Amino acid sequence: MASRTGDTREEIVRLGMEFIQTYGYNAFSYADIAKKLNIKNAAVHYHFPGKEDLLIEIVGQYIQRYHDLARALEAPGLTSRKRIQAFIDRYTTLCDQGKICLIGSVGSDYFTMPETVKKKLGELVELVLGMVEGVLRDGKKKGEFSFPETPRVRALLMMTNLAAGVQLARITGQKDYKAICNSLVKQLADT
Amino acid sequence: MASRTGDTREEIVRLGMEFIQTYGYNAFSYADIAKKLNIKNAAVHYHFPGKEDLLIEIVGQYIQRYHDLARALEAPGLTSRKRIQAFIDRYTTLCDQGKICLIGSVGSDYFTMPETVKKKLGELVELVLGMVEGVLRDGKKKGEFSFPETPRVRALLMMTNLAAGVQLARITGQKDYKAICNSLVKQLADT
DNA sequence: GAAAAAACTTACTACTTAGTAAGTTTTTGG
DNA sequence: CCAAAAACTTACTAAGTAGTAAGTTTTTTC
Repeated sequence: MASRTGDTREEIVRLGMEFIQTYGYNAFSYADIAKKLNIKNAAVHYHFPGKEDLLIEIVGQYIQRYHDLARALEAPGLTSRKRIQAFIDRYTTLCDQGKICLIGSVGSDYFTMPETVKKKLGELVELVLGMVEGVLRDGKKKGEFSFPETPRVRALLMMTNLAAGVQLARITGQKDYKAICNSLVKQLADT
Repeated sequence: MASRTGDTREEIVRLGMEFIQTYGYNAFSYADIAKKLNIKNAAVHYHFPGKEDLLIEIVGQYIQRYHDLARALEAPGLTSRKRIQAFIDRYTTLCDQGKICLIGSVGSDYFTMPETVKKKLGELVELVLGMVEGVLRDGKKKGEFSFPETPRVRALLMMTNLAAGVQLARITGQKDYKAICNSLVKQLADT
């Protein structure tokens, strides 16, 4: 009865991620997923016995996406500016969809998360921070960027600006988010 | 049977705020509050018929606290640096308690919130941003601060750094949060 | 095309959720 | 000290939650 195209399993993960980034982890149920996919509750449990299993898979796929992005950014011929813009664009896409960063979403419910998920979230954060840090360090070395902080701290600042920026955009609208993005780019400018 | 000291009503609000900032809005129940106060479920409903009513009161009191802070910062004899530090200190206190900013917490579950709460959240954000913006503008005028952005954008940047900073601290520890704080202060330095 | 494995549905459990109606205790004010 | 208002408790509902066991359909594989 479900959509014949593709994998039900993948659809569950896709929807789960969408729900987490839209409503939060503790605000969606297996029933919500089942309803949207026109399958029964138990079918979701067949693929992911517990909500914890689903969450682990979601975070895992999110990590995979960032690995892919990190890989893509290693391509030669890209300026550091374009590399950092690709990172910012990820958040802008989220913002346009009314979603928020997975890290920010799960960060709010962090203490309700199982230990296995907490560990994977640590992995995810280090991956993202490391990626941005690398781009910033490289850009600074090449004289494309100029900033007073260490690349690590600059990465922290950018990431927190973007993560909270998309959350804030829900409340105050996108104008403030855009202002943040513009400022972030300017701050890196080689003056 | 409940604590004889003070108001049950106030205790409910206090606990509700604590739960929201620790576990998230959709991760605590009236039963959790009742249990901690040694009262029955229905007693909580007596003071706040619905969860929405409680949430409105919580956000209202949070707004009041920021009004009080804004008032306190108007006292003469305070340097702009001390004023902005008082703002940062609020977040540091949260961070030390493992809590996160109410705005950040509710931002994750934003689309599950009733309209009345969304409106009050807009109020809260404008209040906080306006307060920080005022301090920054004043400090710049007096030559205490030096930054290239408008005070509004600088306020946005600081607030998002702090809000996401305390969330991140749950995952990566307080070291990164401290680095953010240090950097924020330095960025305002009159070089 | 039959056996076997995968992907489901049906039908259920045990628990938690917000919320309410009616009665009881406690506090307060005249 | 007594009436009335406030602050509860008891006992319940209706709906939603994650999760499971057993049976059915669909798909794959040989």
